[in-house]
Amino acid sequence: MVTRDRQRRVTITDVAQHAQVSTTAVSKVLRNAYGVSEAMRAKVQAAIDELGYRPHNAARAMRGRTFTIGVLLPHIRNPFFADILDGLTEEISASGYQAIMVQSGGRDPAAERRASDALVDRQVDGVLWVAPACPKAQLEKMATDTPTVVLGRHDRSALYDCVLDDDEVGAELVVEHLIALGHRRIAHITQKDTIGGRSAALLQTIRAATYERVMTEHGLAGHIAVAATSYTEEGGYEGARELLARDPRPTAIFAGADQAAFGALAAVHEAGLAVPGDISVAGYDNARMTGLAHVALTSVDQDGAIMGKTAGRLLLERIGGRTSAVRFSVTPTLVPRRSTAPPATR
Amino acid sequence: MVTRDRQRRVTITDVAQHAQVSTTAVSKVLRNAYGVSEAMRAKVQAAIDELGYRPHNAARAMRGRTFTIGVLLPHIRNPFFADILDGLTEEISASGYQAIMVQSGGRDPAAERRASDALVDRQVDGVLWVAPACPKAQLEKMATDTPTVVLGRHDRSALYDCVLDDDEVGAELVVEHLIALGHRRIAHITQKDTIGGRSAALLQTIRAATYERVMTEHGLAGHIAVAATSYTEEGGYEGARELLARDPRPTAIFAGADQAAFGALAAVHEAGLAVPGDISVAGYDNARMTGLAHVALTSVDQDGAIMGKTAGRLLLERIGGRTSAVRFSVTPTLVPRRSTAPPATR
DNA sequence: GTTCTGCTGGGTAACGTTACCCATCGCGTA
DNA sequence: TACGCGATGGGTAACGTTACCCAGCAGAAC
Repeated sequence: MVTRDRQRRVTITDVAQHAQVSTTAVSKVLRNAYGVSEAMRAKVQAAIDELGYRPHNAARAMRGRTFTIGVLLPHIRNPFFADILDGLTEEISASGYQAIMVQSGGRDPAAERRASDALVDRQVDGVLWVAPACPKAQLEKMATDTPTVVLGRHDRSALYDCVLDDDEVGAELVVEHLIALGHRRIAHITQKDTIGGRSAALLQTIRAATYERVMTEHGLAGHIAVAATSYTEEGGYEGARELLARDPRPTAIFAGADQAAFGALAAVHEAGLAVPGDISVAGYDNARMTGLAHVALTSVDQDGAIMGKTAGRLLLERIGGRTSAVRFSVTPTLVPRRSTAPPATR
Repeated sequence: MVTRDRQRRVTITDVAQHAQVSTTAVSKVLRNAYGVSEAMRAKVQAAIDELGYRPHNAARAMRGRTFTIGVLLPHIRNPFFADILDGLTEEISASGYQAIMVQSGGRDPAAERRASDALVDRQVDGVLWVAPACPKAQLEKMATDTPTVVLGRHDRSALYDCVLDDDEVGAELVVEHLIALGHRRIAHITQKDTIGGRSAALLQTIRAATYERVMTEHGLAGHIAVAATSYTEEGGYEGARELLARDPRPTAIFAGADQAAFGALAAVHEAGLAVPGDISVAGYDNARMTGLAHVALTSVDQDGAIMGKTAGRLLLERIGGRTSAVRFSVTPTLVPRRSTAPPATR
């Protein structure tokens, strides 16, 4: 360990001496605690500003809260996560909270556990867990220790809050849209589950199941074709290659996420096919700015900023003492763009 | 503040009692400190495993290190940052370190300062600052308190390490490529600086200056056209719209970053122009999987994973005690793809 | 005048860990 | 035999903050 000659930092004691009051008084001002006169508050605040005092987070963590919210993201390659984060940041910043992110490693259970442990060890006041892939028991364990909001899972729990979009509605919108355009051979790219068995709580499971249900309802059960890869560009690419190799090949692909749709577009292009001339492609998420993409991908919009903002609010409420569980669901909408059109041959 | 009935967590004292040794001994084992026999180590390790002990990070922060590395990212919308993060994570995970990310807010100086303060307050052992937009003095202030590696800036400092790619080479590759294809009206999209004046340390400045230099060297000074927006999809879109409105309009656009190139493609498409038929577009960064994108964007590759990995190594070295400053530069390569071609009219 | 009440402010003991120092022990050497 | 020394293990005082409790005081109620 290096002994850095960093000058001793300003502590609450320095502030107290400078303002001629007790450390307790300063602490109370900092925490907006009860029992402080206006005069006291002003005096202490002046000393704080004068000395440039900033609370020492680690010391706070030993006794009180850290004013830190931990965000677990599978990875940072999906701009939809950025929307969520922006919403969260907007909501919590006014309350002096700071968000720190940790990559949970997508679909590797060990990495996910390490990441969630890391946040607990760092004593965050609350956790926003985006698209967890672990068993529900692990979520509940986290929730007993730390106020928790789960984003993008459908299981219900009394221990944490849920923020999600109605994936059944969203998936239905896409499939109905493609059917209305005249497509019959509609394929789907989904994400392989890592939890044993197919968990009905995972959004990818719901999107896939809804796809199958709607196809069946329209008498298209025979045309159901699913590639189970992952919600990444890579996964979309491989999934589409697999689907395009079938005979007859699909006239439309519904990718469970925009990132996968982008990968699928690459595969379609590589196969010498035109979008939407030869094949239609639709995605899910519609992150901000995605509409800008030259492709103009048809997608399902599930306002990530609102979801993030809501998650932030729920988290603050939970930190504030709420113990009842809340479930917040947004209703997604279809955003048809140029990547979908009627099939060439009927 | 809620009093959660979380069961008391396992502390070093519990481990010590269980193993019938002193807390000091346990601490030594945990830190791999000098003066511990093999037998002691085994005994303590057994107790740790048995009780499922995990060090309390905040308590560590009060005395020693936190085994945490803070990563400052402008935002998480650029997959190139994901490459960097993956490289870093790979390098540091074996040493028991954990990376936490904070959004520095791109080009808002106040937000950037808040983010960097947040990491210092949280007592991280080291900081990787990606593409900082603040004055050098602020970087050096950070570096005096905390071991620091700066990625993507060209100023030299004795206080922190630098990881960067040779942006001059990279930009030259693109412009020469476009000229070799026969283009003369080549435009550039850059990012507006937020620091007062044009800082030669910023990569966007170097890319832009190199563009102008190469154009001039080829007698094309009269065709120089720069749109100063930002390295985002939005910025690329607006920049391209601005450039396309000029008369005569450019036959090629060199966007300083892939994200901006994607936005530019949208604008080009919107204007009813074909790529590369009517206009060529090239970017910079070449994040993993970007090659998959249906567009097949010509770009400059600057292996982000290697840069992140190196940054991690340098950080660990600095934490270990190195005080001399290191500068690591990768040489970028051109990856020509389908978005660039000879201009239609000569 | 006495008691009660509500409001302010302060004293102090933790929180879990580590750096520093000291005690002990066994062994080799003068 | 006495001494010195390296190796090992432990005691303890911080680190900066907050929760809990108590003291003092002014004003109201009796």
